[in-house]
Amino acid sequence: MASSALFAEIAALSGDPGRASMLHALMDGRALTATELARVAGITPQTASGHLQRMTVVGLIKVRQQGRHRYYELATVSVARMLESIMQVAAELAPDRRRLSVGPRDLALRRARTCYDHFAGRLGVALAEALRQRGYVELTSDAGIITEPGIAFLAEIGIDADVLQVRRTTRTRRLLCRPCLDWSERRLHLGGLVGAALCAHCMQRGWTRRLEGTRAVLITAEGGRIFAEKFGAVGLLD
Amino acid sequence: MASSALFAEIAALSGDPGRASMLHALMDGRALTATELARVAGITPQTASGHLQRMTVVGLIKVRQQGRHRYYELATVSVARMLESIMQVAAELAPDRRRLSVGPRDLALRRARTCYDHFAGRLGVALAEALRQRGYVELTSDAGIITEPGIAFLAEIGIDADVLQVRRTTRTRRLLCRPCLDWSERRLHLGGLVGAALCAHCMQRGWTRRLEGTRAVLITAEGGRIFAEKFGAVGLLD
DNA sequence: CGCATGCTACGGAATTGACCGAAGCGCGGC
DNA sequence: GCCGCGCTTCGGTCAATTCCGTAGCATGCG
Repeated sequence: MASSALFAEIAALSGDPGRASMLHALMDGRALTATELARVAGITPQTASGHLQRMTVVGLIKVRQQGRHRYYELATVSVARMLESIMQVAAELAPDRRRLSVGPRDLALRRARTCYDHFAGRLGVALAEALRQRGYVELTSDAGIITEPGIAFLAEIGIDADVLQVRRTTRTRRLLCRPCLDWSERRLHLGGLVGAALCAHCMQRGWTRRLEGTRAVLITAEGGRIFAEKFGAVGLLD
Repeated sequence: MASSALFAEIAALSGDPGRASMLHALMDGRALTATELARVAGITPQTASGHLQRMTVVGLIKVRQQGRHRYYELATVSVARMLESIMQVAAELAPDRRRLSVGPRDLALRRARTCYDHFAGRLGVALAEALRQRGYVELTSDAGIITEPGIAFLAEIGIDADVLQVRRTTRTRRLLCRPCLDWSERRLHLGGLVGAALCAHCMQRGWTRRLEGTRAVLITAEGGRIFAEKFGAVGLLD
């Protein structure tokens, strides 16, 4: 089968430790420079450059030149989802080794992080759970749906309904969204268009902030208030 | 980050051409013997055995001993989904190379195949499209939903509603299902619980049959009638 | 223009891992 | 019990790939 050759090539590209680290770092959806990526992967810039070129040629990542910097980012959403699904398998297969990897950085990641374009970790799960309890969303491992009151709620906290309308199915006023299994919490959080809109909104309003050089997310004081008040999600700042 | 090591290991395991072929073959959800897998991968049984052992130790696949045969199968659904998502990326990145790979076997795969536990290819897309047109399902790239009439329709063709009820959300009578982007047709087909139930039912009733040693699916004469009559899906037998 | 910076191209060294031949083990059939 | 078959283990060969040191190219600043 010819298609399995390209399959193997892509998987092999993701399978090198250095490249895996870089892809991992790009999972927050931002664009990073070659040197930054080299540092997170623990290799020299020359080596990183070679890796990045290979991944660019195949099309896993794309590059944006800006002055003397070259910013690398994941090429498409489906690449991010692929990486996510590999992480999912990795999380399931590591029931014990888990204990080894609880450094301070890991703790921050477990509390709140971005998953390409939406929230994950305790924050992501807590928000999803809050929305579920109030009947704003329904989630199964197969699919998710936002109800009419849910859409109203999002509008109330300032998320432009128009942004969401575009992808509504034509026949109904429902809004479908993607559930995403959290590798640290092992519970579902909110992805897809809705999750992305929620995350972007929180960043824009300053309720959360990205931590430099990592996928971890900081919840600001104001964010803590909002999440407690609007979502009933307390204890996120611990 | 410790988790990226296991990530890389899993991706690397999937990235070898021989192992990729074997995983590819296991994507139909069945269990195959080591010799069969060696044949499809084009390697000797000794080599295949080593590969299979490594993948078993990590947990990508599992073994079931039966007499002097050892049947290998994918370990979990999430592994199948991971492979699927890699195939998805591969399909997107191969706009041109596609032309090279249209052998007779590929043609059969494009017409109808299984995607772990549900239908894909022209058959899968046609069934999903038929259900969509009649308002039985709604599908977006993020999520899917089966409507009340859709559940009734499934019951009409003989799919036990009880099987489906179990996973209904408690609050509603809706049934969520997973959309799955088809790598050959580039359109959505029906996965998740509903897709699996539909596929299993068709196999059981003899509307479709698996072709030995491949993921391709044969549509029987009776199946062609049923699909045309119940789904309005014609031309599937060409 | 000169220089620092960020990145890339080239070379060889070293490790890794895929592969098969030969041999060993376990199960089932005669 | 003997043989055949499926599968695995072992040992050695060979190709691929990772890696970094050195050098070269572009950009931006003073």
